[in-house]
Amino acid sequence: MYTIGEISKMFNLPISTLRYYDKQGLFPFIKRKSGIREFGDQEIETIKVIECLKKSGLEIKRIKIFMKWCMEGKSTYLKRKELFVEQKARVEEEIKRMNQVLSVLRYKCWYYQKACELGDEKKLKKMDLSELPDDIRKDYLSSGLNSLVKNTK
Amino acid sequence: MYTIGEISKMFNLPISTLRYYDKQGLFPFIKRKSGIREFGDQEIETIKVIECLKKSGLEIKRIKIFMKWCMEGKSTYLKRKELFVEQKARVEEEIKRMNQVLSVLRYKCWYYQKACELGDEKKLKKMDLSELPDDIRKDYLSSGLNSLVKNTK
DNA sequence: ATATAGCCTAAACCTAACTTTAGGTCAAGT
DNA sequence: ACTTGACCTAAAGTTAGGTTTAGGCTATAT
Repeated sequence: MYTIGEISKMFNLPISTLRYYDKQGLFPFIKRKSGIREFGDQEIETIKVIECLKKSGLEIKRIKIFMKWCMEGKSTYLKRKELFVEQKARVEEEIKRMNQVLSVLRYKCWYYQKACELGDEKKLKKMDLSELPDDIRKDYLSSGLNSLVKNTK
Repeated sequence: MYTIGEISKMFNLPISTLRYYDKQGLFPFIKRKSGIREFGDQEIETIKVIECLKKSGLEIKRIKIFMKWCMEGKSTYLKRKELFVEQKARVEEEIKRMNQVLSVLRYKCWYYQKACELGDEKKLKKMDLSELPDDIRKDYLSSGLNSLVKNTK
């Protein structure tokens, strides 16, 4: 059993955050000894799940719902699975998006690197696609920077 | 030249958001005709950069600083490059983190899938690492779920 | 002529996820 | 005896990034 201060150090989360989570109902099983919270394996496991779901973009409110399902036992396995499947899809999408952003950033890094070297971006601005280095052209093309964002056909 | 309404549709951004960006100083070059904003190629390019920097996790305040640099001309090429390099590193980190989260989620999907099949998670809970399918074991091991999060050695 | 649509502003409002503040309990060390 | 440190609560405050509201102007279609 751990105190809130120990858990705070263990997970590098402020004490106030842990209390906030508790207040939001994220530790439905937590015990207290004369008012003081006792974090056990259960709660440590819960914090790991919270961290994961938070990073996957789930709001506290919905994490609370998940915790409620955990309290309801076997009957909610399917719901819980579906939540994880949903979040998995979400994170996969997010990673795709991030890779696109990365293409833009790589292109921009190259662009300003060149601008520094040349001392002027004028030549750079009127550069044709075919003049770009192969990898940078690839980034540029997959970045969406060339096309109009919404192809309002 | 485009009106704010046209740009809103083009980028699928609320008009209020575009006005908010303008108010924050994100369109330093924008012209007006009898009070009405005229978005040109300059601004379209700017919106693409804003979107990219926002998705990379940069705050509006710092995007504004970047726009100021753009107005200052050649002397700020290096600063601008450094910003993009920094954001690139940030996004690369974020993608790593997301892949870890994905490992946890894949493990959890498998776990609850099994729980659904077995109707009970008790056997699942006391399962040894060696009993997991190879890919799931890999996810489990790279998820950090097994170790204490802060190895406070 | 009048209604509708699209533009404008300033200022108030909103939401999530915390954090801070103010005030209080309790056990251990000096 | 008293100070320190770790715990507690309720409630107010904070921040970013918008959104909504209220009121007003102007051009075109009916």
